[in-house]
Amino acid sequence: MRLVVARCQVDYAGRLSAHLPMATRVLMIKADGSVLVHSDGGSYKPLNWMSPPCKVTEGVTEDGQVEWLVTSRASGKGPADTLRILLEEIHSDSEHDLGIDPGLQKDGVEKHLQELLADHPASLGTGLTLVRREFPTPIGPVDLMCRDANGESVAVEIKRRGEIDGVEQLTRYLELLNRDPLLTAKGAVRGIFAAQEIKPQAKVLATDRGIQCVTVDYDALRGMDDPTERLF
Amino acid sequence: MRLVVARCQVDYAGRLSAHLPMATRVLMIKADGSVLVHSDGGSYKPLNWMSPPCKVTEGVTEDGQVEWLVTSRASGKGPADTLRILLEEIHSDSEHDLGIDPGLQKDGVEKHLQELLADHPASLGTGLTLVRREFPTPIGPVDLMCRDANGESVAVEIKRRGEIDGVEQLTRYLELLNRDPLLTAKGAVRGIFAAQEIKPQAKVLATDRGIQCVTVDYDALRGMDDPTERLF
DNA sequence: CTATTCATTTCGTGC
DNA sequence: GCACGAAGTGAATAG
Repeated sequence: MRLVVARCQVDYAGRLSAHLPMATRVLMIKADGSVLVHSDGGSYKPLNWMSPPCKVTEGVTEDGQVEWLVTSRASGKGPADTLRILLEEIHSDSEHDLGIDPGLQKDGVEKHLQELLADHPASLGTGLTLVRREFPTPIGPVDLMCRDANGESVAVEIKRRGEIDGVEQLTRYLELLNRDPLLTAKGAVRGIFAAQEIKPQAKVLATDRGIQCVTVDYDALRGMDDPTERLF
Repeated sequence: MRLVVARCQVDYAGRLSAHLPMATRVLMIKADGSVLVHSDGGSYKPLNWMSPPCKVTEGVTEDGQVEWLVTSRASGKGPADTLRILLEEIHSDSEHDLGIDPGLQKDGVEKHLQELLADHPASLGTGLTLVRREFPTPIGPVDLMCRDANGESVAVEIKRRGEIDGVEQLTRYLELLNRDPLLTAKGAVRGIFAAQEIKPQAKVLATDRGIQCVTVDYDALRGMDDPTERLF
């Protein structure tokens, strides 16, 4: 990774034409040749950039200014994109060996939702209390097993996006759970299908099978915990 | 703008939870407080970031490591986002005054399309030749004035996206142009509505008024020129 | 493999 | 100021 701070002018020709007047900016050249032109504001998006794979050719103009010509190696289809950077004054130029990044771990929303709902089962329905998370069945664990105010068992399936297969899954669980006399002592085990967003098809299928759908407000749930506690 | 190259670990909690294991990365802190965590690959998108407005608090952990806590000043709605960066080893740390950026100039596709079509009028219709660009009328210039193989005049209106108002515009031009005996000597001036993409409504209106619609292949047109010539 | 959907989307535009 | 659509969208997921 090469980092250059310089007064520069940028011209891009590709899907569109764009021009950046002469000003001081940060230029980031990544190991794959991709180039990012950042200013001191805006969002994470650079003012201009060139996506990999591409190649940077460093040259000098007639009047002695440094010029970078970045060309994308677009394979075949259409003319190649070009990014031309004219460097008037270089304030800083450094090279850094970063190595290969292990990459981002997204601690899935589904898992996090399960934790939050396990802490606040009543948000799925008044009077609900948690029996246990990952309640085992012969075909896999049910996300949450709860009990309602009447002592009836409630199996909860949690998804980020509720689709048909999630309803099918919960249906299979319910089928098995309802064979257990211990769970059905106070009445049949009923199901709750909880998700941030439930697709209409899934809602229809669930309703048809007597499964209750609950749309979960992730933000509101998170708000019940102290934000600083949520790190790690 | 502050640039830091450091071995670091990043934890984010906001709309989702995410974690970046310890590795060497580039940290960019912009003047508005926004923070970007970049690795040496991927696209222009950082591995993780915090959008402005936000605040960076630098602290030290129990074991003497530098810790940055970036918090968004999300006004009211929901819990604030937090980005925690633990710095194990700092390779470089520099501050740069970039000033205010004049910003990106998108030299509209429309203008570029006009230049390209002026160079290749036959791509709008066989036998078409250019009379002149920006052909003047009392209510403004027509993008292109052409002549077809029969010597008839053809007025061309160019848009990036063809919508109803563009058709209206061309209609007004045609109305005026058809009062000019010089232009109508070989027959009435006809219109061509050219755009990268033409909305169905605009297509219906144009057809109704006897205006021909041409969907322009921007990439193909650009390919007719030498890509290196297209800068500036 | 392609096609569709999602995004910590960001960014502009019209109302 | 807010709702809606486009993006040089890119990335993940379904089919």
